[in-house]
Amino acid sequence: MQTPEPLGGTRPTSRDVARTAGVSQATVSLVLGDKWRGRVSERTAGAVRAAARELGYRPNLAARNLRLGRTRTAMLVVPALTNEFFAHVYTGAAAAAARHGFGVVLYPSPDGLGPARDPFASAQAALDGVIASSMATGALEAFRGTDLPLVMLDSDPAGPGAAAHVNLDVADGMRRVTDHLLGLGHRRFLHLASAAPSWTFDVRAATLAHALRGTEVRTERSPLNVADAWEAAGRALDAPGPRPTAVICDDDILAVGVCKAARRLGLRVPDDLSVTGFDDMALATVVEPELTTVRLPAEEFGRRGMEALLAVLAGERPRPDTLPVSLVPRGSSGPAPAA
Amino acid sequence: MQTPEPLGGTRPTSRDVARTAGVSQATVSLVLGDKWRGRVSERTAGAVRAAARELGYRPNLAARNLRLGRTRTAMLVVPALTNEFFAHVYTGAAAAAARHGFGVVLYPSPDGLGPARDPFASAQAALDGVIASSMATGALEAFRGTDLPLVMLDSDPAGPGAAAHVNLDVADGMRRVTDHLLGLGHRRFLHLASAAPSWTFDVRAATLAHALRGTEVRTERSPLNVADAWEAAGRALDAPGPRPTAVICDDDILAVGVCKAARRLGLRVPDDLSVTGFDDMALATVVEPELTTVRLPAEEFGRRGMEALLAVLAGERPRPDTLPVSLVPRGSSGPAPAA
DNA sequence: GCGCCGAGGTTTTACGTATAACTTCCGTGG
DNA sequence: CCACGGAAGTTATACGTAAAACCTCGGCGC
Repeated sequence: MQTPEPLGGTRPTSRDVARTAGVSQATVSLVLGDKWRGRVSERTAGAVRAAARELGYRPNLAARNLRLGRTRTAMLVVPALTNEFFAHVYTGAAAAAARHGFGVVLYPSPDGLGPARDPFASAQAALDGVIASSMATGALEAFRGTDLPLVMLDSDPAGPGAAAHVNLDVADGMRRVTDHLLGLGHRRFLHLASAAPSWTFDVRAATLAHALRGTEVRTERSPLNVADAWEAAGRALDAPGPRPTAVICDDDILAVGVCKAARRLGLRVPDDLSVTGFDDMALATVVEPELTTVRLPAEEFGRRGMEALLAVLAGERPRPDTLPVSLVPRGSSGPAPAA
Repeated sequence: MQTPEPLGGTRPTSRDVARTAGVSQATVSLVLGDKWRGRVSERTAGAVRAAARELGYRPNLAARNLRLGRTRTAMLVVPALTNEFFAHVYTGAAAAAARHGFGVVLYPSPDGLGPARDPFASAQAALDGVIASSMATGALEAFRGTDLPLVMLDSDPAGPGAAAHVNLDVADGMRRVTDHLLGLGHRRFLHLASAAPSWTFDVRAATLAHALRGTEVRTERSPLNVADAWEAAGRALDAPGPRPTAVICDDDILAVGVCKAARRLGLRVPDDLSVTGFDDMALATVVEPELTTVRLPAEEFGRRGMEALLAVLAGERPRPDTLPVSLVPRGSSGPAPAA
């Protein structure tokens, strides 16, 4: 009643462990840090471990981080949490990190694909490095004035400021999509692009434009969610003039919106309209017919990103790397309807 | 070449700022900590701030946390990142935290809905508290031996170990679903439940059993992903005996799987089969027809969880709270087919 | 018999910050 | 003219850990 002692009192420190084990604090640190090969006797080490267990000792991470000058923690910055893709990137990064005793903190950039404001004010954890995935052009700004090593995923390898780059071969992915559709006889296209400015989407657009030169291509932009994509696609498909026979989307989410719009307009997929996605998330197999899409190795992507960061922290300078992607043909794409 | 000075040299400390500003380190701390009301002159404060800006000074969080004994960081433990629901919970929690100068770290429990192994080994950030959302029964174990305040979301309010509870009124949600379907004349049900053991799902099952007593109810279990749900639903709907006319699902994801299975079996939704979901995520409006489902106030949920944690940290003992939910009737439920 | 070495510790220090306790200086009321 | 108090700082200390530097003692080669 007098001193409430909030929740179980105060935590035991290494000094407490030392006292109950009858040794000095330094010995505790050596034993618990596994650096006692020939410095501490077997029985003393046992006594220390027993005391630690008895007291329920847990090292104070803040103190350790302060002493060591590193935290063994990385931050993964992602533009959105509602996009399943980033969940897989995180999984891969976290797995790779764990193998090296690292933890990964997830920081969803609050502005969607916009610049990350002040990631360090929000994610208060001290960090060894940052992995930024598919951030918007200019999101880098938030990291200026910082000496934290930065690994960029899916961003311009020629861009400044990053210690390492890992990319997906989205250009190849887009080429596979256009080859596929051209082979099916399509000549009038709608490109439903992401409204967020980002290098990865710029590459897709440029590749598409080059691969489809000589055909008819319209472009519409939409934020990465079903409702907006639905509306944007409805607008574009209902426009005057000859209707596109194929819609190429920058993301599965957009493609799902297109499928909804097509249904609303009475267009059958793929008989009247072919639709392709990008990412090959679970969402791609939810719609009927299932989406033809580009499979991205998301977990591998996260893993490589983390490995690149670890390499940077080890003083290396990893080469920019590009991961292969593949086309997954499914029911949403078919021969162009007879003119 | 001699000393590579890895990345821009070493970070400036408050002592460096003090030196360039011509004051003591204590003054820097006072000024930058905004505790200089009548202790430091206006000009000195200005000089300190200028020096800090010039050097690009950022306080060392590890040192601050060590000194203050708190981190202003909370960890949100979630069972899965691929479930959009938790993205919204995070958003709400992070927003509430930010208003109090707190950061939120996201920790996806690696075992799906299973127990979180050692969250502190993985999420290396020092923490003030933990919010665990919809964790499996027994996941609490990982937090024993710890004095960290724990707020449980969607878990047994009578269970031990938590400093506070915030729940969703899932029982009411399930009752609204059963009322809705009974009113439409349904008498043969399939309950597609989550395979993960969790209080929230137990409540749904118990409520359903009570509300549907006297009718025919079969139960099937599936992990929370479309592919498994598809298979489980296919199995159950293809079983011998009279087919259920309505499938009640514990989650929108499961319901989407059911819709796929129904299509595969040639059953039309809702004419031959009514399907209901739970959560009202974006996914619910992706399928055709859109899902009748229960809307959960996910962001509010996260917000309240964070506020409860902040209250606990302030020494209060917040009352367990339960948030209302609502039924969203859409196209996937209709009158029971004529016997 | 002496020096040396290694095993098994201990003492000490540093990490960067926040703040309690102390100092100095000046203006002022009695 | 002196004590006093407030303004504007400074000095000193503590947070808990890791590790460098130091100590002690017994055994052993020469």
